[in-house]
Amino acid sequence: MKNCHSNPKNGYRIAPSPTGYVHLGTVATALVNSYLARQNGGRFYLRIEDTDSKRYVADAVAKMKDCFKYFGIEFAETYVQSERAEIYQKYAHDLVKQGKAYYCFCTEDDLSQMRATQVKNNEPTGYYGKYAKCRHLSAEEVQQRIQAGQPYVIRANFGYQDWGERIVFNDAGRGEIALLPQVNDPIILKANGLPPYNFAHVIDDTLMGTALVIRGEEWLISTAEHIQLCDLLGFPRLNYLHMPTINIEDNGKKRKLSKRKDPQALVMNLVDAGYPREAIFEYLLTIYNSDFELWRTANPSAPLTDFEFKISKIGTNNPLFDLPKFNDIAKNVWARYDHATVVKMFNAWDWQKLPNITPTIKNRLEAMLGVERGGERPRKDLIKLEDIPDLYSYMWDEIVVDGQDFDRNLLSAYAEIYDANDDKDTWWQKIKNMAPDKPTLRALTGQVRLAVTGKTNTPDLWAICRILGNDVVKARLTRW
RNA sequence: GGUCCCGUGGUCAAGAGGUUAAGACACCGCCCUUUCACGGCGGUAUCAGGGGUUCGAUUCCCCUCGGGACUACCA
Repeated sequence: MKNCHSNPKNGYRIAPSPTGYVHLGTVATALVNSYLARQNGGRFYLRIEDTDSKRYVADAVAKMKDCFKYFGIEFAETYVQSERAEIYQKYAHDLVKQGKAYYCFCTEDDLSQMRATQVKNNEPTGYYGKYAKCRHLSAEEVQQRIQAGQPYVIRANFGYQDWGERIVFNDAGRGEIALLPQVNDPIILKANGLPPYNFAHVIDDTLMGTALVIRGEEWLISTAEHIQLCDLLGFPRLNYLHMPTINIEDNGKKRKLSKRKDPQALVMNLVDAGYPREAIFEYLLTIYNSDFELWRTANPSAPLTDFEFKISKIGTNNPLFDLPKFNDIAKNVWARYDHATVVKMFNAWDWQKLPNITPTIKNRLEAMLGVERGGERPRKDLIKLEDIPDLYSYMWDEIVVDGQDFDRNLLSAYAEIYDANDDKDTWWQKIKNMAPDKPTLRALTGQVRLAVTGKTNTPDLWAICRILGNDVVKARLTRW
């Protein structure tokens, strides 16, 4: 375990809980943090929040780390909360000694009964006032119960009287926020000896020297409690930035991206589909920094790290995940890569899952990925690698062309003169010789395109035919 | 129910007390083009509603409405 007492307050961090794969929002937070750490000369670290034993998912930490690694997200330090139990326990017991916290022996049944009473009486639910039964237990009784082996938790003793008092703080993104204080006595150490989020967050971010706690908007309200805990511990207050959460429209309603319902919520699904990771970064950046698109337009090929991230441009609305927009960004990202890069990415991707893929087909596809690539105005038809069977279906041997009337004579005449070794000029010259004016030329190229590819819309025909080779092209031209 | 956040085109949004209210995606049209694209140009469409303050409000204030979040021994 690292000695974190000496950490300067220049840390930026992400603090995911290991419940499976990495959420898009986590990558977004990582992105923002890494920009700020880089720009401010701070440390960027990872903290695994695994204090919930019920939520334990095998391998989750390893999977998460793989995912971060895949995205090129690197951490200066890694902390695991379950390994820091003693630290939290020490602080919790210190608070007890000072009378700022107390042992609570209430069972789950006690608590749900309490809640039921409160609901019935139309009172706020929670552990406060007369309902805070364990707040005034005598030292002897506490001793007895502990010795009798009764399970217990430790609760902070807030004991608020004035419910109207406000906790005011300055959110880096939203400005001054005035919240009602937490009047419940929150649990700071669970029966399993680990702290819940609230306590762990305050201890860790203080000890680890977090310059700015960047987290989702869903934490905004509970910041009051976190500040109260800070005060109780005698720590200086932390700085906060609450980010908008990415939503999705479902039946006309907005809701958070859901791991189960929305594949795009899990970043690895996007990667598996064959989106470039840079596209994911760029999309996140357009969502979380309104400057980004203008910057990208002005600097079409600059590396992402050149972009200056501004907190003031984060925005306060919860954006909707917009697939067409994301796809457009992906197209532009692909269009920036050269052939070698795309082939490399294709090979790094799980291309084996493409249907009926043979070495020949794979070679053709790799060649295809270079067509109309590079130059001033590259083609922009590739969104994600998963689309390849659809996009380049004609690279496979079985192609479907339905219900078309072909001019067989024309096609076989063309088959006679076609030669895959022709350079592009010769190729065009031959076509123009057969079809001297525009309408006939359109008819010819249209027929050839359709006969060879089964599509009316493809990249450069000459290049496609060359990849396919004489035999395949001629067979397709004359099979009608 | 309570508390908090948010509300500019279909989506992401810039903006600011006086603007022809940027830009991107999507959609439509035109142009370019030796095929298909890329690209270029243009178009449709927005300040939630009601009160204030002000010479003037989309911008500031209040209310309403709408959306979202939180209200666990989950994070």
